[in-house]
Amino acid sequence: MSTTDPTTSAPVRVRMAPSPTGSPHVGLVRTALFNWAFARHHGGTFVFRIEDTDKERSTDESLSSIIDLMRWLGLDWDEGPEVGGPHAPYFQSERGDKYADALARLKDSSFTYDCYCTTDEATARRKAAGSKVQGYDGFCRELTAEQVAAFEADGRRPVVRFRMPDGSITWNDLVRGEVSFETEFVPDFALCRANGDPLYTLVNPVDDALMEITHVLRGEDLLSSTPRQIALYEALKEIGIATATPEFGHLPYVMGEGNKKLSKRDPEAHALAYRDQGYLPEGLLNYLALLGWAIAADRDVFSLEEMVEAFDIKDVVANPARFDLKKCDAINAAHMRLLSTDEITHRALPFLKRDGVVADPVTDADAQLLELAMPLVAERINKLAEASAMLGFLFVDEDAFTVDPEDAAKQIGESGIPVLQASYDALAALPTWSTDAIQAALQAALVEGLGLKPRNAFGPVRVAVTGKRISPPLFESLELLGRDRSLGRLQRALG
RNA sequence: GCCCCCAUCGUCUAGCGGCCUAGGACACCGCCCUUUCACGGCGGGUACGCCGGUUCGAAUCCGGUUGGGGGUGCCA
Repeated sequence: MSTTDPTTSAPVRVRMAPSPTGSPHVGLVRTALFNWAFARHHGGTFVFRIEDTDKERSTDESLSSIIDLMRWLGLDWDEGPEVGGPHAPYFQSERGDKYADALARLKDSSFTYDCYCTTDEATARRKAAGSKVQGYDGFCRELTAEQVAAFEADGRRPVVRFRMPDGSITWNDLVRGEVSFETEFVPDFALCRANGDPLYTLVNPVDDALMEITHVLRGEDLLSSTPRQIALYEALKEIGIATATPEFGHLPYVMGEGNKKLSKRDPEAHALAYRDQGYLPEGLLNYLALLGWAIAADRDVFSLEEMVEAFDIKDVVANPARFDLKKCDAINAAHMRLLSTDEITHRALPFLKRDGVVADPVTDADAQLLELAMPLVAERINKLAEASAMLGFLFVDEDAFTVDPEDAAKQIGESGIPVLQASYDALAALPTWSTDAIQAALQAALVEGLGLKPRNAFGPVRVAVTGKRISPPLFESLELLGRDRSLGRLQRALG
């Protein structure tokens, strides 16, 4: 089976075709990203199609999650939900007529046959025959009219099966090279249910053909369904539905802990959770791109634009990759550091609102304070949502201010009281309330006065005033907090 | 069981027959910077699964083996 060269053939058209079942998985994001990058690199078209043929499992909630996710990530599609396109509709649940037509034409040309067997019957026959091969045995391939009548009289309704050809099916996988299956191991498969509902096996290739998809980049889990799709494609070409067989590329799995596929049970599998925790889309995408692809030998932080520029599906490796949350965090942090303080402020604002740090809409006073405070925290947070914990103490009302009990226990004990008292005295006497003056005063009172090491000196003050052991720089924080509130909190800590 | 895929540091990878006493990143361990945290700097350990073959020469090519993964549905 010859393949075409992606660099010289017709314009690239790729697709991502998720089933809206459950919460979207990071593996889906990786697949979407590679398809998107491939399309953009080649100036092609990225099609977004919803595979909702399984009515039992598809949900609207899942669908809107997937769309939200794609919007958040900035992986824009040229055809699909909300944007339409020349091959609309892009929901398989609305394309029943096309599948019915394809099925009828396939039947007319004898590429299929009606099968009345139950799964149990087929399995029993395989077992009795001592066959090594699993799956359907082709029993109904050559049924006589009498046999059909008997089954029908028995009340049986047939599924439609595709007649797999003899021989072998080989294709040049874009990421794995030549892959070959003997068709004796690829049983005749069902194209639709006995009730007439079309199945993935039919619908997916038919839509790819109708939508003129040129390259199918998908998960490795679909590798073994490729020979039957290629066989179906041959039939679709003969009946005029397909013009060419697409190229296939099977992306490696994204694995979880141990040696299993990252499953929905793993918390790090849920893609939208990254948005909610304040990861940057460019950070998550960058990390996911690293799972199977490298932009250069000595570099792993890059922008989407750079990825588009450099992406080549042939550089994708075939081995499964373990998802490493720590590295994901590190890559995200690297992208955070690439942003200006203003940009981080802008992006963190929804989180500050969500967490009740600032009101929505933001008051002028809060906006001003935020502008002064954000430079202090922008460089020390690795996810946007962390801004809330860092900044909360500045915005909270005095009567709602609380000190973390654990941190208080560690920093403010018997030994902390004199420190706080000395701090209070020094700060209360300060003529000007500025970072420099505060630093000088505390330095003099605690380090020189009490003979403390800096880390022991400022710890209790930090906890008393910010409520936590971890905070923005102390002296700046005190300045922003203001004299009254700072002294008030010190007093409170003193009991 | 059968079919298919995969195989370099703990993890993600670079490597496409000599530039490899195997490079980068994350993680880890020291040290430095330091008011916490984060950042930054310096240094360190750790990998070509195994056995054959091809070759003057193999992490790179071939075969086998072992190990891992996936598939084997009227799911996708």
